[in-house]
Amino acid sequence: MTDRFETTIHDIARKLNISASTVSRALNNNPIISEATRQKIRQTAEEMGYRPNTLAASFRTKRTNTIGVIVPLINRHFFSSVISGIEEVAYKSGFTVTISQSNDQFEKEAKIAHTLFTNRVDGIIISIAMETRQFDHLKLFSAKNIPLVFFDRVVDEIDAHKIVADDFGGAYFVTKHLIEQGAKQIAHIGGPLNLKIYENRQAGYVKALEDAGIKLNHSMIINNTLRREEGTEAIQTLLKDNNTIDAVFCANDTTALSSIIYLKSIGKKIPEDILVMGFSNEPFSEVVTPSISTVQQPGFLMGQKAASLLIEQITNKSENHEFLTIVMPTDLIIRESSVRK
Amino acid sequence: MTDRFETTIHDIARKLNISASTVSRALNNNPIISEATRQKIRQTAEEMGYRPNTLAASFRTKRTNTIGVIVPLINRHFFSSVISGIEEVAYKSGFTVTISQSNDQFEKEAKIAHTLFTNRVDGIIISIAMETRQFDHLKLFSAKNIPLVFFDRVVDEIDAHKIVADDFGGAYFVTKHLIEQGAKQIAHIGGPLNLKIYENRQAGYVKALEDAGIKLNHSMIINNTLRREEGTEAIQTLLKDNNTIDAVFCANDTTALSSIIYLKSIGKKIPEDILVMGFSNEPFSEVVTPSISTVQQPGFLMGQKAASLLIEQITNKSENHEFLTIVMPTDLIIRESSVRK
DNA sequence: AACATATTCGCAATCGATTGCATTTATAAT
DNA sequence: ATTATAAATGCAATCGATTGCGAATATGTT
Repeated sequence: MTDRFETTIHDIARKLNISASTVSRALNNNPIISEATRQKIRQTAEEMGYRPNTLAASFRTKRTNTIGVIVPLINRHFFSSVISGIEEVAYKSGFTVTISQSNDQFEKEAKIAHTLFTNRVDGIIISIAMETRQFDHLKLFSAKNIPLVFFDRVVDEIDAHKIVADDFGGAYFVTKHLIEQGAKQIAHIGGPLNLKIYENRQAGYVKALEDAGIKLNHSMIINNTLRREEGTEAIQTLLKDNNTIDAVFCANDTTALSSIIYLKSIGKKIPEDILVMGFSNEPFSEVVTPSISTVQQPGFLMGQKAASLLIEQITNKSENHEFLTIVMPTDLIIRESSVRK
Repeated sequence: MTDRFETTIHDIARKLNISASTVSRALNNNPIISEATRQKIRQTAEEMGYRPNTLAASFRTKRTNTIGVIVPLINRHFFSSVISGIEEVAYKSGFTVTISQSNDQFEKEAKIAHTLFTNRVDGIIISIAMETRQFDHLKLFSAKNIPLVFFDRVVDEIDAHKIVADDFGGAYFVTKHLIEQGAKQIAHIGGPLNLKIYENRQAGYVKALEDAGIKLNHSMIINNTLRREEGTEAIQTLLKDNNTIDAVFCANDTTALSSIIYLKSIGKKIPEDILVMGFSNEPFSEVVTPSISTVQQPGFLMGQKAASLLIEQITNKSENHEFLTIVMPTDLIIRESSVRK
């Protein structure tokens, strides 16, 4: 038994002997409607089980009250924190959030972007895929004046608000910490340099070495896509090329983990023989043995900030063309893997 | 410079001196339109940069081609696997997926459900929140004949397709394995019993004990919401009440982890002194020390199955009222924490 | 009481695509 | 050539809410 019948504002209007316009305005809390009629309308709407037809409204107003979020993987702690931050702010402002993951693939990202676009989201928040090096699918939005906010993995050549963590600073302090622990030969397993975040982490590493008067050795830097297996390969290569390494700074925790596992497997002790640090503070980092020192990014805050900037743009479609790049502070989390005993 | 102008099917029609109906049909590959005109229309649509107005179409057809997914937390490995499975199937069939998380809160879940409902999703896939004990927000969908598929945490009193993992079997084999390892006093840290999955896991545990002729000791079962801190409390209580425990089966990996951490902290050795097993195979379980034996659920497959059942219902809005409950097999993953040395 | 002003409310067009039915055009059969 | 049939296209209503503008009503002022 299904009642397929949907009551519309016209039904309410008819019942109350008023016009649909008034019903519409009352339901939208338009102050032009008197309190008395508003009450009456609200009540009978309730009684009649009225549910606004969002589609009709969106169609008419060209606003969907929806914001699209594209992340590489919802499964990463950092990204899901950001998403929670976004949701919090968005829901509070009456926006619906639709989340999609690119799986770090360009194709998928482009397809999602097109879908969101034709579905007329009011704005999007995105952290681009590792593979993405070309941005026509995002320029779509700028072209149609649809607000877009980048976070974490941002794109230089597109003008938009950008929320990033202080990757440079985080990496700088990681490296500085390792140096303070007595490390002299610090290797770096970095990410793909087309992504600014990895470029910055690497730059922070380089700068810290420089400030400490340690000469940079390019054979101690390996860049890959920071997956588990690649971390294992990287640490092997590093050791082969340079077996005096006494510390490794990995651009993410996954790589730090696989390095640790490999190092343990060949009999090296962490942190006694080699110090290891990661980046991003994945949940496992706290609980593995040894626990992994890392850098905490304020994901939730970044998400909140991204959402509020986006919503600000959506609501005041003002001419305010000053795009901000907000750098959020990171925290060094010192655990067992980096403290010399 | 933004071009706010959107070309519609009417623009195309005018340019080609045909009717909008024909354009609409051609663009939808309606076979009633001749190949020649279809080609012509497609081409000028392309040239004019036509983008269909999904909102208008959805409004008219009352189909949004969107399916809503509600999970407790996108951050859990199991759930994100399911989501990936859903996405795969959905995208292939031209559906958009919108994901939301309830954070295991009833309020949030209800709010999301209402939002999805008024946004006229074509169907929803849900695993309910721990807190959820009342289902009016879901009955909404049945009432309006909107297909709904449950997975993992299903609801008995609502008729719908249900995809679950073999929790009973998984738990049974966990317990059997522990018994085979020589355990005699096997404790259980279970989840809230309003959720069928935890009831089933507990039932599997009980049955395995029974089959092995081991008498059930109710003081060796503790139910909570399986969070980290609660695991710690639970294992403390268990030990206090019964310090001859030689194995613990935890209904999730988080609790298994915190048990292990606590046990290690008081000088117990895992697995030598106490065997520990979890459930769900979180990523950390493989990498902690000792690595945690657990049960692997086929998340991706469950997601695929859920999505295809849902889409089937959406497209053939047939009368096929036989609702399936599909039980997917689980795999025992034996690691260090449960193998007596 | 008459007029000015402010409050409320209704009319009717509109958004863009879809679709049942009618109409025109092409093809086949006699 | 004529009629019957099939194929291709057009007409026009429709979905439900929004909103600019004008009309009606209420309130205030002298």
